[in-house]
Amino acid sequence: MATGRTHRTATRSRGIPEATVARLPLYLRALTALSERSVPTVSSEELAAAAGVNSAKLRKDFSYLGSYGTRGVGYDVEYLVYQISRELGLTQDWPVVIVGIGNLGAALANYGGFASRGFRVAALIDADPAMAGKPVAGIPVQHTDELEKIIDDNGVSIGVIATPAGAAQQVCERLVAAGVTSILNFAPTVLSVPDGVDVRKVDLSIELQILAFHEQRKAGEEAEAQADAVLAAEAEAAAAKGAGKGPDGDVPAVMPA
Amino acid sequence: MATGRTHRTATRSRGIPEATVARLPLYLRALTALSERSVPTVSSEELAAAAGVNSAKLRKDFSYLGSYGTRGVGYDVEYLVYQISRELGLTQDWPVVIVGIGNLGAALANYGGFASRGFRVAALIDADPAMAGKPVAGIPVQHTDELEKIIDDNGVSIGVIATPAGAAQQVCERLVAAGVTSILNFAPTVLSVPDGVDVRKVDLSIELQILAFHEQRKAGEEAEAQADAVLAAEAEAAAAKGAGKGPDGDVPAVMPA
DNA sequence: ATGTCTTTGTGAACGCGTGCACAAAGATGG
DNA sequence: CCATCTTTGTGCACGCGTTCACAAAGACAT
Repeated sequence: MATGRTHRTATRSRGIPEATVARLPLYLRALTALSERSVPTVSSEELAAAAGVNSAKLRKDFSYLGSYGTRGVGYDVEYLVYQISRELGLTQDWPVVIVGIGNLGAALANYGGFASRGFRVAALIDADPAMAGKPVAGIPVQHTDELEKIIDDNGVSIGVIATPAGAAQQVCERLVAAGVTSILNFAPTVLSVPDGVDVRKVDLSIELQILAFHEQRKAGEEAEAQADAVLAAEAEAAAAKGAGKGPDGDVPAVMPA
Repeated sequence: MATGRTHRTATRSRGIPEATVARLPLYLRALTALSERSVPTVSSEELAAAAGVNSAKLRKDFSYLGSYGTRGVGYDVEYLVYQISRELGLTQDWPVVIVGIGNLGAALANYGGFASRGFRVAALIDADPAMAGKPVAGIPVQHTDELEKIIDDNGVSIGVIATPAGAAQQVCERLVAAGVTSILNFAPTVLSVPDGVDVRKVDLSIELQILAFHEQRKAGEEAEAQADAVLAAEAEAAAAKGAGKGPDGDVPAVMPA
């Protein structure tokens, strides 16, 4: 990850741990919901439950931002919403471009969660000339040729890549060359970028594969825990059918030549 | 999740670290690409570069699976593809259902990365009666009423939730009650599930918010003083705007410099 | 004021993940 | 068969993140 190689890290004295930063949006979402219900204050215990984390972790996370709570009472919801928004940089407007307006790109363009959090879709870009001018989510798609001009004109520093894997690296390089320094990558490829550029990736199939691993493990444990003859038979049948795991190592399908 | 009892048997049979599991799909993708180029063997250094990780980390990851490499040579690509696929449970077929066929759900249904890795979209489910029967990605959408029957008939254990936030928890509960034990959640909500059910979440706006944080760090160094001045004014406005403050009343309007 | 009660903020211990560095293993060449 | 060279597999140390547990801080009642 690019963060690992950060030269002269923490340009700021107060370094907020990466894990904490990743949770701040979670807290913000829970707090926004409370704010809409006009809840004035919330305890770390309540907020932690709403955000799905441990309360001690939440308190420690907030401690990195400062002492914004009141002992014996909790946290002021409105105030905390503001503080976290400020810390995340959401009090300013972030123009973003989405490159690759396929199914996913269109879904992203229509996604309401962006606009509500200070992100503004400045442009949609696609390589297909047939797409040019066609409105998606009320925004006309522009051709890739315009990429550099769009970035420059709108002062875009955040780009979203939703192209096929084959085009991602090239698009990435053009974005970076044009001035983009943060990239959200949906293409199933490892992007290589120069220092100073942040990349976050979202790979849909990877998430499913991780789930499949745990699912397989659960099935195996279940059969193992209940030493039931029927379940054991099913497990063997499944193993034989799909080359699953046996009692020990399995027979390799292909051996080194 | 509120319960917090996530890990049942952290290291049971063969304790593969969670971090390693999360990287296996990455290796698999790189290996598949090599396989398609008919590359017979690959060194840890090369593969690590292709996967975007450290070579020592990769070797340690593989060591959890067993000793599949040959010293002085590297790893047999085909053999490793099979071993990782088996470990991830991708040698068997995983029927999945997608609930919520909006823009995102449709994009997921069309996503090619699923089918190519052993995942089969068994059904698309939506609450809108107008959607029923309409084909998306060649699969007719079915109404939510059929949810339990679909899960049962197809032996589905993995569900994808792409509904609006408000409907997610309810859908989740129905999925779990019907037998689903792994959920990939795209709705911006914290799902609470019973023990034994795995949930992975993908929140598009959270990723952007994390990028915005780093972007602000990068860009906000020289303009820091000016920004702070503006933000301080906004802080007062925000504090004054707070309506129902309750009995406690006073809220600190400015944070310590 | 004073005591009690609630909740924050944090010091400290612990566990996990990462990266270094190197010995062991095996291929390769003479 | 031996020497050399390449690359794996891993012991070890370190740093980050998580969790516990508790003292300090403040609200609230009397």
